[in-house]
Amino acid sequence: MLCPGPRPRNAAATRTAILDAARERFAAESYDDVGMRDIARDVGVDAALISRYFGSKDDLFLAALDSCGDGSALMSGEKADFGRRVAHEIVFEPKKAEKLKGMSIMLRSIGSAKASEMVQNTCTQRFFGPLEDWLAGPDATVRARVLAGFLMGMSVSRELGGGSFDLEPAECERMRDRLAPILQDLIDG
Amino acid sequence: MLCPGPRPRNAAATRTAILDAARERFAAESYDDVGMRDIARDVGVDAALISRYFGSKDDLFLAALDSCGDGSALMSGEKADFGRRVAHEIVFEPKKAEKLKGMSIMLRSIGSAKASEMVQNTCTQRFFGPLEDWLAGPDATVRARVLAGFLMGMSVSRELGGGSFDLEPAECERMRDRLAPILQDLIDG
DNA sequence: GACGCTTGTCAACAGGCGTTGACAAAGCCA
DNA sequence: TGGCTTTGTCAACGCCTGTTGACAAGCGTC
Repeated sequence: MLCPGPRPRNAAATRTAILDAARERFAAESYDDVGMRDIARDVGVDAALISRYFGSKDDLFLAALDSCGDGSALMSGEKADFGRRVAHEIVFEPKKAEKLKGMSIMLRSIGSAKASEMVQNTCTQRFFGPLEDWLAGPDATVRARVLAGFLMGMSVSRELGGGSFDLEPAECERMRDRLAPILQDLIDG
Repeated sequence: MLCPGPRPRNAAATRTAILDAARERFAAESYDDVGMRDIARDVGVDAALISRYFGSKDDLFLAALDSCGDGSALMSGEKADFGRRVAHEIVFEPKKAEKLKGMSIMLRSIGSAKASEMVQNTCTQRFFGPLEDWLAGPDATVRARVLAGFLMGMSVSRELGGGSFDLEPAECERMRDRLAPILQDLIDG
């Protein structure tokens, strides 16, 4: 919603507006495909202002990634219920993935040479690490990796298939019931 | 291995050399990060020649993707053995993934706006489709998607973790034995 | 040898990128 | 009112990209 006329002078509001726009953009397109001018247009501001507020594009990308929090939303709730919950919410209702926006950003840009290092570091610190701690037990590291890989793989698979699985409800339930114990087994160790 | 002096005049050899170099590059870097001049330097040729032989960068990318064949290498061998074989080879010995170079190329560039459509089409036709036919049985479509997603997710997870799982042999075996029946269950329907 | 086709090189173009520094306008304070 | 800082805009820079057309050299054929 761009309003005509000059933008009101409010540095704090403008800064967070830029950050919000960047988060949305980077979750939808790769680091390389997102231009400073694109984000600026979303906010209704000149691209030069972004450089002034955030420094470089890298800094803005990191700030956007940071603003998504860690993966703790994924690990909230009952551990015993995890398999079923994740199988349902993440795999078959990706629209609820708002809480996983950070994962979307990482997945979008993991292929980009300019962003991959930032993505790797962030992923290790805020996703793999907490997940590993949460899982605990034997082989926690590799179980965390496999679990995270599964979630990301479903996301990629959905993307490659054209945006959704297009499942009928009955099919969805069958698949959920099949996947839930698999995931739960990885949780329980 | 670049030799000094002018390149011998051999159109066919030069063409396949370009195609080979492109395949390697696109398997290691994203569409956006691979430049025509990079590939040209690998071959020891001028970038303009690539345009002449293959048309546009898109055409070269598609040719590289095409030259990888379909996923039939993945689906060769005994079906009853699939779970254990894949769990071992793909998940824990990624160096053997030569036969899955096409998958690497797709994964690298799925995030790029310029390449995503080409990747999606190729993936559906040469990976999801054959896999679905091979699996057959009830819910074949979604089983194929989940299975493919799992394989890709392991690849992404390895990438994000810094290139390898760094597992000890014993750990590797435990994980293989745990994953094999999961994969096999998706195969058998 | 001279022609003509093929194979490869070179320089340049147009377009896009992130970033910078100069400038304008708004608001605050004396 | 006159200055000063903050907030935002604008034009431009240097760099890199894919692609093009002109040019050079190799090679077979007459």
